[in-house]
Amino acid sequence: MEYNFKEIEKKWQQYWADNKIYAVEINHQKPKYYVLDMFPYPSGAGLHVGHPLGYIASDIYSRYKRLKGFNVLHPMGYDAFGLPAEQYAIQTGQHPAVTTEENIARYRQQLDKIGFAYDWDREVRTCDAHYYHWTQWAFIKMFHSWYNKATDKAEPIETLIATFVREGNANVKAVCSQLTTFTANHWNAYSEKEQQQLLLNYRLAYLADTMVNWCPALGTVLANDEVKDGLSERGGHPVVQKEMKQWSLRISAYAQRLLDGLDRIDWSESIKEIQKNWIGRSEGAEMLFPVKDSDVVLEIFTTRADTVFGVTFMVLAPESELVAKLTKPEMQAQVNEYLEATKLRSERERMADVKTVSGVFTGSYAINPLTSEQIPVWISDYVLAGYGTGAIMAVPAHDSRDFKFARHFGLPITQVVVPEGETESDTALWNESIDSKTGTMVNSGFITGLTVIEAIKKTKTYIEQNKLGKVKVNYRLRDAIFSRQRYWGEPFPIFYKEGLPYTVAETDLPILLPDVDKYLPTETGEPPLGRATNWKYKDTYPYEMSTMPGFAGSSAYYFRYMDPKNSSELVSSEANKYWKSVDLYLGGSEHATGHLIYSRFWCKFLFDLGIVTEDEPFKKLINQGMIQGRSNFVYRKVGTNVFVSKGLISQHEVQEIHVDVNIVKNDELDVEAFKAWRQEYAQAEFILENGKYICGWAVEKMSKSKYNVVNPDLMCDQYGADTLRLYEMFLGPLELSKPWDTNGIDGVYKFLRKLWNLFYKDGVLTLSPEAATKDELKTLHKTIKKIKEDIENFSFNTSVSAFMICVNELQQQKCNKRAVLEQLIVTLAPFAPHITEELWRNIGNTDTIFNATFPEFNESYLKEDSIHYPVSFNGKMRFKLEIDSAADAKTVEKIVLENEQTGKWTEGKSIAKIIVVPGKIVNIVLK
RNA sequence: GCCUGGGUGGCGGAAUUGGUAGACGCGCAGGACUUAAAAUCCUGUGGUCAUUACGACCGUGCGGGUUCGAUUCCCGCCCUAGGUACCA
Repeated sequence: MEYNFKEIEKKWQQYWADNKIYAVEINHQKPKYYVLDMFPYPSGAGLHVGHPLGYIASDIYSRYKRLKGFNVLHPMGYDAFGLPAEQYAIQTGQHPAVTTEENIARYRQQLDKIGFAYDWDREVRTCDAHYYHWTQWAFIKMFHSWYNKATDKAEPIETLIATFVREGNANVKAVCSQLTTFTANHWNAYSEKEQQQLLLNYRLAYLADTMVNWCPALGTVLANDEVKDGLSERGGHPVVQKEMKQWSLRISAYAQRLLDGLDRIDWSESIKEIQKNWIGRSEGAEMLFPVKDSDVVLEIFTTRADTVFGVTFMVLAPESELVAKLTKPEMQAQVNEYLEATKLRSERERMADVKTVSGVFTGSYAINPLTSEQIPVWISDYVLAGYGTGAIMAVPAHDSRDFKFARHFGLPITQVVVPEGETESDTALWNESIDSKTGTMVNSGFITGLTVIEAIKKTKTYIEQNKLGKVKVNYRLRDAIFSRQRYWGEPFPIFYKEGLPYTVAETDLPILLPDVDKYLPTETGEPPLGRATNWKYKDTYPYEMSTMPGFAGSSAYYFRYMDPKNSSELVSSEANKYWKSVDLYLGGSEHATGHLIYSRFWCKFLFDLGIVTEDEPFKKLINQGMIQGRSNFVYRKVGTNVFVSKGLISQHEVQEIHVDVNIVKNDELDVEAFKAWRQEYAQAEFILENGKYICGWAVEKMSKSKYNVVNPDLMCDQYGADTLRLYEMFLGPLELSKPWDTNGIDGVYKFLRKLWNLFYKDGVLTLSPEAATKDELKTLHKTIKKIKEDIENFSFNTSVSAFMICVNELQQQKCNKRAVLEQLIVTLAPFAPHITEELWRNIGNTDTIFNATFPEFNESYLKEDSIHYPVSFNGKMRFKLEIDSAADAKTVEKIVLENEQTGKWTEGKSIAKIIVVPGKIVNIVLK
């Protein structure tokens, strides 16, 4: 029998599916293990060879855990709501549900070919009403919750209302939008409408006028993580700031817990670092600067309270509401002009154009609370409305932005910090500010002479004692904008009564996505759902017309897999208590500031409500690297249809053109295939070298336009899924990005055939029942040991090497012992499930190999009788000496010194020292 | 600018606590089998010099340092990928 992967793979994939080998149920007899892949968005392009990388790794790990006796949950589903399907719907009129369904079918077909151990009975799709029922449900829960800072968790809004009724809000410690205090009497006297309006300031899901990222091209608002460099992440369209009434999630309430939780999870440092920066905690002081001849008090946030004696002006963000109050009549015209000019500049321009200094004086003066000095209040767009209080105290001597501003407008600069080893100097001569975080204070009243650190501490204390402000921690993390003016997403379980939002009854869920005639905004500018007929709750109250964003459906899907068919709960407490949380999560690092933060927030919220048992969703996270494309080029003589082989291009003026990598082998172009590839090349002529056309190559992103996309189906057809799986792992370390080069795949294919041939001689299964030799056992057990360690370290590339070494050695030993080969295939089964299942059955086993047990290695087989000691002189290895492994350092030293080769190297020199590391090395130091 | 990875043959990469640098695979060269090809197997393959055998020297981005010994540890740079940025 030959290794016929096509037949074998088809047969076992069918068997595994028919017999539900990968279906999993709660089993208290076994420890559980939950392995999760980031579920894909099913795009129209299908999978390329880069996509399954993480899936293969997680598949190996979950199969390994299963062989180790764990009850493994390893599900898969689809993040199926999203913009591309909707954009396609706008162009073609095709319902996004239809294209999504088609794309899912194609994904499934491609995934099935690779032979994954998914429990498909647990599949979820975010666009399925049975699924988004629970997305809507969670939103309702957030709407009816507030964040109590006193208990540091989310609580039902009823507890807050009860407090209002009893004593107003003076003593309530909540994360909320800024508002004034009221008493119980006030509250009780408010109308229903007023009360609801007020509660929105506390709800974790709230509707408010906020500055949002509006993307006109997509016709929707976007969350901060969906905007990159002022452009939308999907499509790269410009994004502008706009004030709109939108739903938001009060994720900022969880900023500190999101930060603290990072210490308790096993994620890569880089992802933790990205999240830390995104949360952006800074400790500082909020200080009050009264304004002269006005009742306005400027509130500013600073991390450098020590520099308050160096403040020479104040700056407001152009969007600040204080601008209107502080602009003096004589400055009004200029201020208006400035505000207009700023508005016209897009966010992107503002960011790109950091160097240009602009601003305008308000005419008002603030009073420094520590020095009582009068300082001018300016307006400039280098101060952001969205961070801190939208106003700053400017310390031009020690902040580069303030310095530039001061120089541009001729404002005074006062030095207050002298870096260590330097002396105070004339700021008029400075070319730049001294942004020093260490040094000694000067010109600073009661903190003069202190170090920066001491000064910050003392100033903070002084401010608090004299009620000039308070110590405060600020976070960069903003609340997540949760509305999208799009069609293909979850409808909100919200209706409006007298203009105020209410949630539908939980028993009315799910609110189904209605049909519309077009997937475009209405003529009056309402979102697409405005086109739905009778889009009203109980035929009376209009529903919310926005839909939820992409991250809504992906924030709790890992819970749903635990209990996917439950129609009365997100997840039963029985299932949640058993599966708890994800033990191993695999996916791309590009989700660091989006999905991976939202999921943690969502999980913590459900935890606060007592719905789930863990407050972190993903214990261990591995980010697989990108698989890059390896592009090939041909070189066309400019203005001709003549193509020059790569080695000869220096003799011609040529143009580099991408060529389809599928018609190039080992960088040699298939000339006939090239002519057939495109009409324009049918008459192409070639200048060859050694009868071959050699192509150039480069590593680039894998993309259609570069003709370097390699399809996993094709690989499965040509080499088989087992070869593809092994080769993807063999390419290099899982977490690094590396180029795909189909050329190397032959190596692993040969390996599988060699393995097969250990079992089959001339097509006949010939296994020996004899006991294994010492060498054979050593080969086997060192492989088992290595594979176990490698899998546990996610070092799958070295596992594949180890298997190759093992098979090479067994081939040398002409080993066909059942005792050896049977254990070897169990060890290999997680990597190459089809061939190992086939061999396992062919040697007489009746149950699937995945109910076998991963072999234990036996240390005693690994012991060497003798060691080949490398003997080095001054650190350079010169020769090796075989010495009994039991020999101690002294004996080794004696043997080495007596050896004639040693004499050759020591001749004419004296031995200064001899180092013997038993079992490792001998080093002789010569003088 | 800041943060986090990475830099080793023609290529992908290995060397797990400092101990034989280049495992394994691709590619390349030569050979066996074959009418021939494919497949398979065997041998060689970091560089330079020397080839009469033995070899010698250099070599893990660059420059220093610690050490008997450094791809590995320390200091200072360079390049590169990703993240992030008027965040006060």
